[in-house]
Amino acid sequence: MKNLLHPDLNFRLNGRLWVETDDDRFMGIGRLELLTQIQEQGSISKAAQQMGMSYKRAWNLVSSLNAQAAAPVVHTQTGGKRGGGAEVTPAGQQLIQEYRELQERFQAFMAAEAARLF
Amino acid sequence: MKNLLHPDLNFRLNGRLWVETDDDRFMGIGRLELLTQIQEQGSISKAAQQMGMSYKRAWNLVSSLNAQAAAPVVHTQTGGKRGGGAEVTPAGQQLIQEYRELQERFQAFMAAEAARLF
DNA sequence: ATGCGTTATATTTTCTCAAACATAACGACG
DNA sequence: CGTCGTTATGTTTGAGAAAATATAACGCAT
Repeated sequence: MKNLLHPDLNFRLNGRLWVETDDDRFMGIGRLELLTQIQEQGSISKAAQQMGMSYKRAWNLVSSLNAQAAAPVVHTQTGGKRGGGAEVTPAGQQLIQEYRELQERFQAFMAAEAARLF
Repeated sequence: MKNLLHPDLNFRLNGRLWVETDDDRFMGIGRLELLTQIQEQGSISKAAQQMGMSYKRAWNLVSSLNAQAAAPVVHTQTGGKRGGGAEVTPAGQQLIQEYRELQERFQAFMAAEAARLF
């Protein structure tokens, strides 16, 4: 491929990987980041803010995740101490770990292919 | 991952892979399909029509490809027999082949990961 | 009780990207 | 020389997604 590419430009291989159902996305790199932020912040709104995303969008993602999981991956509470909050359930933590590992293998795949291509 | 997923839904692994520069995409599955169609049809407009995409969009993609390649991957001619046309150059054919092979390895990767996940 | 920060949710606005539309130029061919 | 199908390119429209805005409810804490 190297000989086909314009010599002045800097080429790289990139990609996305996700788990989907017939009519919705389930897990992807963005949702992984969101779950991680929720874990760290203990709150959907803080996680959204941290990621520069609207609260509504973050909430929708959490809702989609929970709706498609066997058991909720994020547990939320309205009102109470600190106004409420959100925490990643054990199932959610397992999801984070498994997807993170998948993502790492994907990165390795891309790195290997990039080495072959360029 | 299997135990985390809602049993009523059908999950699958999907993804995209592409070659990019700092400020544009160079090659991806859509462009591969377009190049293939141009090869078959001998015309950008027919290829676009075949893919249900506007001619302008197809032309823009071809323009982007040619601008980033070391040598044009599609050669076009305005006017003349059949009103003009487009053909994939040898460089373009090599690009098609190499990206197709990459895409196949990517599919294999995803299949292997899916087998592990579900 | 009142305030506070959060979840939950609907509605409106804005943004972005592709489609649609509109022309012009080109060159063979009848 | 006019027609035809194509490339080439600018402008406008439209659709869908994301953001912004707006409320309400919740429950601890003061």
